[in-house]
Amino acid sequence: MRLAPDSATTREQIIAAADTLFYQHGFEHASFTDIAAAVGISRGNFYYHFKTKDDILAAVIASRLVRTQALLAGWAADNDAPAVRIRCFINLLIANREPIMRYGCPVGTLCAELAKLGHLAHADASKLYTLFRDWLACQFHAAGRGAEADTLAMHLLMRSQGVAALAQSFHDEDFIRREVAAMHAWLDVQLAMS
Amino acid sequence: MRLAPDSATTREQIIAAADTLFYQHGFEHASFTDIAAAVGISRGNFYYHFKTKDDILAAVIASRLVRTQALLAGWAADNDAPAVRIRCFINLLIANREPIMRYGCPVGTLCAELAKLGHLAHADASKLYTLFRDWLACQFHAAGRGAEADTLAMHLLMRSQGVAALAQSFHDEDFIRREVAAMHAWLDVQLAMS
DNA sequence: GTCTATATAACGATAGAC
DNA sequence: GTCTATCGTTATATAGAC
Repeated sequence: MRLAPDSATTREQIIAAADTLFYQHGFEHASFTDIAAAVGISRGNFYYHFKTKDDILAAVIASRLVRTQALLAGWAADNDAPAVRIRCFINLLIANREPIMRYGCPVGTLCAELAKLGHLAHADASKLYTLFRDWLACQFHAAGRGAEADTLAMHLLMRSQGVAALAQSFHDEDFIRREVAAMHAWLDVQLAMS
Repeated sequence: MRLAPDSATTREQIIAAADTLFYQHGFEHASFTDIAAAVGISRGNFYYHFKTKDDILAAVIASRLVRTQALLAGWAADNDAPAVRIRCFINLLIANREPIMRYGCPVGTLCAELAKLGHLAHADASKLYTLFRDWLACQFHAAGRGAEADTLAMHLLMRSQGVAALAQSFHDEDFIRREVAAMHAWLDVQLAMS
C-alpha cells in the first residue's frame, strides 16, 4: 500500500467518514451506503477494506483513541501547570459547543448506544472515557490532591457528560457557559484545598 | 373497547413491552418482531393497534409523561418540605441504580437517540426533561431560591444525567453513591443560602 | 483497487381469512 | 380482535469482471 503525500488513503477516508456518520447519526443508523456515498466509492469497493461493520467500528474507536491521546498530550505539552491543563478539558465544552448541542458528546453517546446494543466493542469505547479519567486524575495528583485524584476526575467527567446531555436536548448555549463557569469555580475550590 | 379488571388491554401490553424494549435496546434496534414476541401476539395483530412504529413511540412517550407526572405528584403529596421533595429526586439514582448501570437513564438515552435520528418525536421526549426541570424549579422556588430556581434545577438535572452516563459505562455502584452524597451536600449548601 | 451485479436476511407495513 | 401470508424496501455481505 502506497501513501500519497497530500491525500488520505481510501481506508483512512472510510474511517474518517464512518467516524463522522457514527457520531452524527449513531452507529446502527449509519449504513454502508451512507459511508460509501460520503467517501465517493461503491459499496463493493468498501468490502475490500473492511469485511464487516464491526471491523469499521473497531477502526473508528482505535482512531478516536489515538486522537484523544494526542489531544491530551498536546494539552500537557502546551501547559506546565496541572490547573491550566484541567481547564483545557473544561473549556472543551465551549470549543465544541456547536456539535455537542447537535449530536451530544461523541464518547458518551457512542458508549450509551453500544451498551444498549450489548455490543462487544463497548469495552473498547469505554477506554475513551478511561483516557480522560486517568489523564485528569494524573493532573489532580500533580496538583497535590493525590488521595482524591480519581474521585475528582470522575466528578469532572460526570459534569461534562451531564452538560453535554442537557445541552443536546435543550439546545441552550447559555446553559453550557453557565455550567462551565461553575466547573471552573469548583476547580478553584478544589485546588485551594491542596 | 372493554376494560378487563385484572388484565391490561392488548394495546396497553404493547405500550408496556415497547417501553421496556425501547429502554433496554434502543428505539431503532427494538423491532416489531421483538415487541410482538414480548406481548405474545403476531406481527399482524400488532398493526391493528398501531399503524406505524412512530405511533408506538408517541404512545410510549405519552405513557412515560403520565407516569412521570404521577411520580412527581406523589413525591409532592408525601412530603411537605421542598428540601425533602428534592432529595426524592436525588435518591432516584439509588433506587434505580441497577437498570441505570445496565441501560442508562431512560429519559437521557431516548432523547439522545431521537436527536441523532433527527426524529420529530424528540420534541415530545424532551418534555420528560422539562417535567423534572419545572418540578425541581418549583421546589427551589418554594425553598426561597426563586431567583435562581431554574438554574439550580438544571444543575441538579445535569448531575443526574452525568452520573447515569458514567455509571452505565463503568458499572460502578460506589461511584453512584458517592455522587448522590455529593448532591445532597450541595443541596445543603444551596438551601442554607435562602 | 474499484466497479457492477447479486445473494440473503430482516425490517416496516399491508391484505384478507377467520 | 387475532391470525397467516405476503409485499416492498433496505440492510449487510459476497462474487466476479475489469
